[in-house]
Order: sequence, then structure tokens, then C-alpha cells
Amino acid sequence: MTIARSSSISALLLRRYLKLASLGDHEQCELHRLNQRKVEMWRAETLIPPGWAGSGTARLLVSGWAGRARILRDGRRQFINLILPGDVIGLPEAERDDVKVFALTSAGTVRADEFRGEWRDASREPILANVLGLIDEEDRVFLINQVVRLGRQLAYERIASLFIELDYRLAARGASHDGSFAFPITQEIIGDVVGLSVVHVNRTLQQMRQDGCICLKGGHLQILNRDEMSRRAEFLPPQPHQSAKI
Amino acid sequence: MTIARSSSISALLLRRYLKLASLGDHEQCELHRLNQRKVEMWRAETLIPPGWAGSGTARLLVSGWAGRARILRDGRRQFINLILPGDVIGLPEAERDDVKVFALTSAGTVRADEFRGEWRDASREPILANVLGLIDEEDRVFLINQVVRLGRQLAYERIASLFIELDYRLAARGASHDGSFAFPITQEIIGDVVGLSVVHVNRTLQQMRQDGCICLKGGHLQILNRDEMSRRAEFLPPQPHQSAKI
DNA sequence: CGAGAGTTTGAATCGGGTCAAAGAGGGTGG
DNA sequence: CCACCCTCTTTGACCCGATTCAAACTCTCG
Repeated sequence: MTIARSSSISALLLRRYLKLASLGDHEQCELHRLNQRKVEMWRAETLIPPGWAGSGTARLLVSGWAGRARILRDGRRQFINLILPGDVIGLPEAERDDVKVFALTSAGTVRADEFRGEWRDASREPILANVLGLIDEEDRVFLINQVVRLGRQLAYERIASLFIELDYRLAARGASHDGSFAFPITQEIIGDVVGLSVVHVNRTLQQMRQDGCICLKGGHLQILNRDEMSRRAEFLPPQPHQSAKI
Repeated sequence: MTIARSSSISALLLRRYLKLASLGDHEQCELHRLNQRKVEMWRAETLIPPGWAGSGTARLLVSGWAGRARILRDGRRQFINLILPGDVIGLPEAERDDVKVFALTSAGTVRADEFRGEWRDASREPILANVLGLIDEEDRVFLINQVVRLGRQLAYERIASLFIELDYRLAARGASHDGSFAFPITQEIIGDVVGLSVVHVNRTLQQMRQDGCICLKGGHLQILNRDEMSRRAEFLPPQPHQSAKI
């Protein structure tokens, strides 16, 4: 029953959620309500006003990329994870005052408190609540991948792992085709994600180019040799649980 | 059919949970049921049989330490987090076939599927479900700390951060007093937690001793200079949310 | 009194960081 | 349309934190 243009907010979410469960008309209608919301744009600054943590509000990122990071006293910065269009910002477990959410590009968000309230209520929204639960699970797997990357992988492996993961996540939203996708962040940010210096990120990217593994230019990334990249990355996609309740 | 001594399972959990919410008689009774369970001992091997993931079962660690780790092809190992007495093993989000749970000492567990089913049902167990939610939240904060440690901290800082975090967690269970607690794991395991080689862990510990920051011997750790250790660690304790529902 | 596991130490090496400076784009205003 | 500027990328030289290899030492336990 949805007409949803291919670029609408609900269409983005639908593409993603339909890979996790089948949504009925009701659920699609619910998601559709998001299209009416006003989009607010932000410029490379925090997407979460200080003191917002635990305020019960949530926002949905509809365009641009963002990232959750912690800053150490002396300025060192570490991104916990990257936030892509279709991800929710402001979940209580994740948003704390010591962890800031940065807009990495100009980014559009809409209010979406339903993601914390109604839609998580399994008795009222069994399907949606289940899907959101599966997504939480995926996110936790990505966090685990991040730990492994940072703890035990070399520069080449870390970046390969990140790229493969991004491809995986973007593909689920229809934003990556054949390992080719828009890639709007700087090498400095890559460094703060994978725990390396800009300089070394650059050298490693050169190496990947030379190996014929990637083509990265003009804000666009293409994974040319997925086998080699996957092998190095040892990336494990989150296998959704067979026993998804209901 | 155990008779609850002060070291009983339910007492351990009670100490911890009472810091997060006030439990009524009903909740305490529920927890008390755990004391009747048969304890199974394990020796330094996986606590989760392969294929167990998503089977709906959960176990409570009642003695000893464990850890969740991922092993890379060439043998590199990275612990995602440490599991202490009173923590639950087998939550669906965390237990996947590619992540193994190791017993780091001989360890006792009891079956505790309630942690995944009944006790998480907010309509039947509002208080318990809320407490378990808060604990999930804490765990996620510790995961974030782990990412920051591995991504942007030096050896000294990483280990200091780990020690302070362990003290924090153990104190909540009444297992640490004045920064002094039983510490049953080897330096090799510390290394696989904080992403360093055994050798360098050793050197760093020597340094800490020399600085008068710690006393570590005979399976016992004492934090002698908490200020200095905290400063270096930049450890942020998980502030429980002011607005805990109900 | 071994034997094995864990800890400690030294020496050589390496992955990655830091510093510094030179290119490359991409906007903006004249 | 060009000059200018700011941000991002790239490259070289040097340095340092951490790893690796190897061997000695210590402790515990049978």
C-alpha cells in the first residue's frame, strides 16, 4: 500500500527492515509517518545538545553521516561507531554526556521518539519491536568488531574491515551497489575510527590502491577486490538469529 | 539444596542490584531461587557449547572469572569483555558462534534462563526487568570504554583503566574493598584484554609497581594510588540514568 | 625434587606516530 | 576568469611505543 518515493525516509528504513522481518501494512504505515516530519540540517557539529542524554528523545538520521566519539583530555578522539542514514540517535544506552555525537558531513535528522517508546513496546507493536531488537543486536556485533579491529588487527586489516562493514551496512539500505558507495568522510576521521594517525591511514590507503583493492576518490569508494579485502579483514557479518521471536 | 550463606548466589546479586534499584520481597524471593541450583564447575575451557547461541538458555557465573573473546585465523585473540561472578552468560545479543566464552579460572555456573525470559518481561516483573535493563546499559558503557582503551590509549593508560574498571565492578558486588581484590588472571590474559603482548604488559606492571600505584602478587591486586591511576585511565563510571523508568 | 606454567629481563626489530612541508581541490570574491 | 585561501591529501625523515625472540628465573604442586 506504500507509494513512497525511492528517496523517502520510510523507503530507506523499509529496505533495511524488510531484510530482518516481514512488515505488514500497519508497520509500513507507522514508518510512513516519518516522511511528514521536518528535517533539520546540521553542520559538522554535535547532533546531541549537552544534557540531552536520558531525556527520552530520539532522532533518526536521514541524510549524511555521523559518529559517536569520546574525546580524551589531551584531545585524542576515538569514534565508537559510525552512524549512517537510517540509524537512530539518542537511544538511552548509547547517548551519555561523555560520548558526543558528531555530524561528519552536513546531516539531516527528524524527531523519532517512537523508536524509544511505542515501537519498542512488544505488546503494542510486536513486529516493529522485534525488528528494532534485531537492529540493536546487529549494532552490538559491530561494536564487537570494532573492539577486535582496535585490539588485534594491523592497519591494513583495520581499514579493510571498516570498509567491508560499511559496504555491508550501506547495502542493507540500498546505498551500496557492488561494493561501490558514496564515502563522504575525511582520512582524519577514518583514523579516529580505526585508531590510527591520518598519515598512516593515508599510506595504508595508497597501499590498498596499489594492490588494486580499492578505488577511492571524489568522495566515492569502490571495493575492487572484495575477496582479498574480506580475507584481510576477517569480517563476520552479523548472522541474524534463527530463532527471532515471532 | 544449598542453604544461603552470606556468600550465596542471591546475596551476591542482591548487593549489586540494590545499588541500582530497591527490590521488594517478591524480587528477593525470585533471586533466592537461584541458591537451589546445582553448580557446575568448568576448567579453563569454553563455557558455551558450540551451537548454543540463540538456544534461549542462559547461565549465571557464580564463581571464578570468564571472558568473551574472538580468535583470529592466525591465533591472535582479543577479549571483548571480562565476565565476573554475578554476570550472565548466554544473552542472545552477545553469544554468537564466532565469539567464544572462556573460563579464565575454574568457574562455577548455574542455569538461569529467567534472565532471558520471565525476568525481562516488564509486565510481569517490572522491577527486575528494569534492573536487568540498567545492567545491560552498564555493560554497554564498559564496551565503549574498551573501544577507547584499545583505540587511543597507551599501555599504561589501558591497564590502569582496566584495573579501575575492575575495582568498580567488583566493589558493586562486595568483592573489592578499598581498591583491593582477588585477581586470578595471568598477564597473558591481561594482554589479550587490553590488546598488548605479555611482555609489554609485564614491563608496564613493573612500572606501575615502581610508581607505587599498585601491589600485584599472589593473585591479589591492590590499587595503592587511585588518584594517579584514575587520572591516567580517564575512566568514567557509568552514571546510572536519573530517569530510570518507574 | 622435578615439571610445567607463569613471570621477568635483554636485545633486536617493526609498525605506526610525529613533525614538517609540499601538492590538490574546491569554493569565494574581485 | 583568475587569484586567493582553506581544507584535505600526500610524501619524506626521524622517532618511539610496542612486538618478537630467546633465555633465565620463580612458584606451585604432585
